[in-house]
Amino acid sequence: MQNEVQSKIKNKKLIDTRRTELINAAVKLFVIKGFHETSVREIAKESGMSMGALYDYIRTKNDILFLVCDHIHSSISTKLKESVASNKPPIEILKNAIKDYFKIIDKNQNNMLLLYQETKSLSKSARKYIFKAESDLTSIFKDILIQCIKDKSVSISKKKADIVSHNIMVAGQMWAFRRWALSENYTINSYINSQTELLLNGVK
Amino acid sequence: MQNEVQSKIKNKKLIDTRRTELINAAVKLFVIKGFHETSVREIAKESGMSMGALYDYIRTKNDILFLVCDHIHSSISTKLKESVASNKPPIEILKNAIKDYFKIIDKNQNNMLLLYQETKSLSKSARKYIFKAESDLTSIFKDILIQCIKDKSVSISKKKADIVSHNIMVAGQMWAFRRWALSENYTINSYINSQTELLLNGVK
DNA sequence: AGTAGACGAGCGAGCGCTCGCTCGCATTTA
DNA sequence: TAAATGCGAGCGAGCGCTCGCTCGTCTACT
Repeated sequence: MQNEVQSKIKNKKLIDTRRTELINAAVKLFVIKGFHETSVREIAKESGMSMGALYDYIRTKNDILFLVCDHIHSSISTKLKESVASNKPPIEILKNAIKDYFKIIDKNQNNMLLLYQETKSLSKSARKYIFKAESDLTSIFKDILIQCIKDKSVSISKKKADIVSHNIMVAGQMWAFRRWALSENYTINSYINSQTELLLNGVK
Repeated sequence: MQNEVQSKIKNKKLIDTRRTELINAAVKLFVIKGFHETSVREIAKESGMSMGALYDYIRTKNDILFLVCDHIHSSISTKLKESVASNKPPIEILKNAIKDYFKIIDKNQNNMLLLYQETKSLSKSARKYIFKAESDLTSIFKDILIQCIKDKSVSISKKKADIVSHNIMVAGQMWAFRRWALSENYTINSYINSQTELLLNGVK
């Protein structure tokens, strides 16, 4: 929640709109230059705000990073949650969720890179907050997996559902992080097919 | 190779020893504070060198980061290569290589985090160099997999050997990156067992 | 309706400070 | 004694952040 970051401004609506401008400007610059190499002056300029005004809406430069990370995470999260709802058999829901998640990552790869590369620069509490959000995302897959276990379309222990859900998350993120190697041999579609196959059947 | 970084000093042995001191000091500080939050003065102090002397052995602060990343990567690489040599059946070599790789990561998790979180701050050419090293590591697993395909202990296409080798690398790195979630339910040994199982047989 | 006062948002020059890096001299080595 | 190495004070650029101020708008009182 943006509300975790304090502001001198009283008008809540105004906070929302100004911060959105701020986030958009910051995302744009962070994607190109990274957090540390971007100065607050640049963010102010890009967002069309003055230095003073900018600092009326946040307290520190790190607040901007938090807003950015939170924004990216929640937009991914929203998109995935939308796509999961369905009343097909759980194994189909699983396959679909994987496909949709991977496609979301493919479309937002710059933001994904930004999110996972800069999280470490957040304060301890902010990092914890993002980890919590990441956990929530992961358990979307875990919940579907547990449905699959119940109707016996997958045969693993419940404990393994946990690790498998992480594997799915990471396989998706891998498409962003190891693109320098993967894009030689794979398109996003062939990647999705291969990874789904491997996840279900393994290599044996 | 360290030789990619220029130095004013002529005596090559001296370069080696001084840079080793430098790398050790830098790793220690980077692990604690990260690259950007560590100043060159701190590195000089920790390594027992003066600012001037330090800058006789490197040209820029980023050179230090490159030396550090290269050092970490090649030490991991050396350890893995040592452990792979064996004349067991390839499927056993594969399982063993996974186990050893994961254990190496477990023992060096701080360095792993450092490596993968700061690579993005390297110059383009330095990053390319590290990616090449990462490729070489990955193809250790790929080569073993191809042996397994040949003797039919695994049944996937050669193309998939590529993606599977990346999956193994990433599953290992995951143990460092997602420890905040995984360590609740897993020890390194149970993690290795579960991941090996999943890799071979999938979830179905 | 007209004036006065309060308020909150916007502003940007500039503060204090740290940073990466240099350079000229001192010391050691061969 | 000449070359190689060690040194650290100092430089200037650039950083995050502040603070005293302006200005338009809303409210209250006459």
